[in-house]
Amino acid sequence: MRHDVDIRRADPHSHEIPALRGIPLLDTDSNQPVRLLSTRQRHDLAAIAVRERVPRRTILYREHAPATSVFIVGQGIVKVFRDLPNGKRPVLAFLFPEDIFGLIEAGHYVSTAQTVTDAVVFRMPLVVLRDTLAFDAELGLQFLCKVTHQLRESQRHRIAIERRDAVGKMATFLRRLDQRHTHGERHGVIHMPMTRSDVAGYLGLSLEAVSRACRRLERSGVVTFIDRHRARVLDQRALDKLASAY
Amino acid sequence: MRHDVDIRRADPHSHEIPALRGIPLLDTDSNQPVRLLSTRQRHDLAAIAVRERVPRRTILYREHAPATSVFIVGQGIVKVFRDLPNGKRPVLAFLFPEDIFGLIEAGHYVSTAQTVTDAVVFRMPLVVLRDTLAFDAELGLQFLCKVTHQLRESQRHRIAIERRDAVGKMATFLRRLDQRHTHGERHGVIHMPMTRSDVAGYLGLSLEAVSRACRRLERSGVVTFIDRHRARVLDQRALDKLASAY
DNA sequence: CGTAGTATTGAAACGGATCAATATCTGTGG
DNA sequence: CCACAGATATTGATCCGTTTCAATACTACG
Repeated sequence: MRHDVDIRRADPHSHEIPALRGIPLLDTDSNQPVRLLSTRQRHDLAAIAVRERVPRRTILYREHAPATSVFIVGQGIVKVFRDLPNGKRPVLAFLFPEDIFGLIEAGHYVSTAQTVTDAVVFRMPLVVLRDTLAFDAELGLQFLCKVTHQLRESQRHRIAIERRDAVGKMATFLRRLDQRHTHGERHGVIHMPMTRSDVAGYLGLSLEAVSRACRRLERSGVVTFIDRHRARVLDQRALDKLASAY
Repeated sequence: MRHDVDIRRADPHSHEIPALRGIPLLDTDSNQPVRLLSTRQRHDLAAIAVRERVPRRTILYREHAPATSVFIVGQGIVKVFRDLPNGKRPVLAFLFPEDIFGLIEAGHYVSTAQTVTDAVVFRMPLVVLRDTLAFDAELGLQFLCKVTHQLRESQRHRIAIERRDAVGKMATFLRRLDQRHTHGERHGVIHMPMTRSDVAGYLGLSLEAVSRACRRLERSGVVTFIDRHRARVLDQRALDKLASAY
């Protein structure tokens, strides 16, 4: 389109250039994720990153395939999962805009990445990225913060998995989605773009258990499901309580 | 002791200087962790790291305390855990020599770190480390590799947690301990310095379940417990099979 | 050598997994 | 635009293994 370049110039915070969100190494106060990259760094990254629009349900890379690229999510949601011999498909993470993925492997990818929704991703060839990071210490530090942040996330996730009660897990998940999407303020409707199966894989439950948990959340008047992908929060306090009961 | 300094000079690979082990970003072949730091880098780190001997069961930092230092394990084993309102105490990770910890938080620590055995740790003030990394891109890259590696570990752990069968979990854990300790070759005896409670916290099981799992492993002739902290492997194949059955 | 924390063992109950049958949705082609 | 097929989700009944509670044994440390 003829306006593309202008738009890109006009809005440096657009999703046209890669960005990272995370918690700085030394930020003393807030635990709120902030923009990690300077405008300059974002443009440097843009120089080595290829922007790709990807339809939903697209596999970006497969477990065991030789690792060639690292990705940053621009828009949409990506899931990372593994295929286990027993047929289970644990979801290791859902990735949201400004998250990195593919970095977490070496030589070969150790998991499969697939878009959950239509998405925009930035693809950075591993070799180029390595050279860039070996040269730009500031940038490397930001990547370190980001991966560190994602390690924290992974550990929080691990704790959620350990819970035995399905409703509690579900409540936690809904809350996290809410936070992630609205970046702060609530509008009472939580978007859940992934399938029940995906959620089950993420929470370490069976599909049926997820279904029942949703049902029970409805029956107890905590939320209503507008459709399978949107929940309206009726009793925020109850939701919070369920989520942190553990 | 009067020979201390000489010893340090004589053996650059001793545990007197910090080291990191992990999988390089670009190493194509082996998935075996290798030494990440050059001798020069190890000495640079030594300049900013304080070496501390720590008796077993010592708390290194507490959840919610202001974060001041990042640590590298020199010798021994450290565990990182959280205290949950319901009284549970999930163990997020056991850390072995050349692992980093404390890096995974910002502003305040989000978990508690405690030595499992007598240990040697290298303490690096966060501010100093930040400045060093902002300046030395190569070193920063190694840290990135290491944290990335630990993220992989965390995700592998998450998958282990999801398993429902206690014996399988226990088998996985024993194998991992074996690999971690012997760095390759087996001598048939697995050291398990941590308590049953620690193991339970790590595997997301009750103490009783761990106890029973060990019992069943014995009864089925897979291992024998010499004492509570040492297991002799009787049937390696069976152990492997149990571990990867999932 | 005793005491407190740690571990084993048993019995009962809870909760999710699994199997099975049905319902709903999505996207495709007529 | 509708109908159909395959995937996705709901709901019910049963089973199984872990949790929990409780009582006892062990072990490490002062």
